[in-house]
Amino acid sequence: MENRRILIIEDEPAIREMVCFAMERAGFDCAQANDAEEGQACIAERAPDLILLDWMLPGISGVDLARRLKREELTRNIPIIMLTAKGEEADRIRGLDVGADDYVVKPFSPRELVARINAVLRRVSPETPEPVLEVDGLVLDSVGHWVSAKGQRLEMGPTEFRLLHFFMTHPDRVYSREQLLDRVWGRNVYVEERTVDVHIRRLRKAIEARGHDKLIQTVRGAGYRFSTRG
Amino acid sequence: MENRRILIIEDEPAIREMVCFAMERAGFDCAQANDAEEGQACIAERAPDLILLDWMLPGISGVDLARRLKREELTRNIPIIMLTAKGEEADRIRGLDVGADDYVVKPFSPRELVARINAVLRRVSPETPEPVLEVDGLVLDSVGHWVSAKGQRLEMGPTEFRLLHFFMTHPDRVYSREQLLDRVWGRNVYVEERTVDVHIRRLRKAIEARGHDKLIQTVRGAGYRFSTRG
DNA sequence: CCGTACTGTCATCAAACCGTAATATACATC
DNA sequence: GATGTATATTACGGTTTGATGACAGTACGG
Repeated sequence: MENRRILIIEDEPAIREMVCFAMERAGFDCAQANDAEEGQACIAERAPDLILLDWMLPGISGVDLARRLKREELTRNIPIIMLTAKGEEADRIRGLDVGADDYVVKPFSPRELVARINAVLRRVSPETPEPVLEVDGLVLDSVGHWVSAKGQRLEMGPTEFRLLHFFMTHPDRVYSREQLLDRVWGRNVYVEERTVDVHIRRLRKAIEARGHDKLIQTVRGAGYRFSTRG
Repeated sequence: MENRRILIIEDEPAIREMVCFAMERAGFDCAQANDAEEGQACIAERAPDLILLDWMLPGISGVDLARRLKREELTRNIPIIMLTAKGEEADRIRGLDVGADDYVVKPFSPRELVARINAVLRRVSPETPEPVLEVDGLVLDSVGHWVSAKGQRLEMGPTEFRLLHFFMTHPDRVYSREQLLDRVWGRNVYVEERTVDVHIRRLRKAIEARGHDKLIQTVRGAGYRFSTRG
């Protein structure tokens, strides 16, 4: 499951960093831009799912950029949340008038921002039907957060759940311990490589009730693989 | 059945009183608010069935408030009738544009207002999908505002009621504390995440008499889930 | 004005979970 | 079969997370 991509266009580095940090912690991928031009470049190449746009920007203002984006066919559907400095009523209305989907008044709390982003995204692409993964009778429901095999509920810890989720979405391919750490634990997290062995063990144990532990194969000298083909 | 609750937001006391009087005589419960802020407070705590909203308000204007309410998930479904001073065509269009369900031009007769209110309520209420929710013998009547399990009435606070209502309308799905705050408490309310735990606890306690507390499941590291599957 | 109901926060406790190291086992090569 | 290496398994201490009870502030009705 890919993370949603957020682009923040804001000339104040402090705010940009703060927001970006909050976004990544909330599970979004965050890109930054200094001004409108840079922002447009980012939009063109990364096609963000949502844009946080500062009201005041040097050069082309946020309002102008918003208006421009909403006029373009390609970018019209990308939701925009304006970051406005003061609670000027007229500004807010104008912001919404140019097509922004919501606005947040500075100073704002990271949580409020995240909440608004989620709300806007929810409005734009409502209730995604649940992606239920199934391999050989092993079922993983990422929305309901549970795993079952032929009707029987399987219990496991959060890490094992993520690990299994990763495997089920990336089958038939060997991943080294390092790669697994990178993709399941997350980038800049430092844990011993051998720890992967332990979690593999825990995962196997959790799914062995119906013989699904066979799906996780050890590839000596290379890593692990998830596959139906023995 | 309880009376419908109407909220009038209007800065002119004379009109407010007049309308209120007419409403009560027509069999509605009527609450009053002076401006947008006061109005929002009323909405949050009394959940009116319909809002009469003055076009011009000091501070946050009626238009802006309407737009805001229509953007919030919690308040989106509350019908709004705008009270406009003059029959400016542009205003009417804009008013409906922001999501208002109808408008009335001042000066208006009480009878006309009541007629329009009834019309709007009639139009809106058939859209109410399920007034009474039922899961595994647990019954929640969102209109009557009560909960019962196998005939036994269950007592709980307003927040627990909303929480349960949300859960019953969104089962089999894990929600993080943040999402719950976002969707049950509403946005721009700043509450500690751990507070969710406490209300979960209160809700469980309220419905445990017939073992329904099992329906609310903790998903470690992820949040909570409401589901019959155990 | 006082009692009641409700809410949000905090402190504390128990359980679940995680990472690491130690030990046992499997594998490959000679 | 012996030896060295890679993996499996187990055990354990520390940390995180959730459950729970207590408490103070607030709103409200009487």
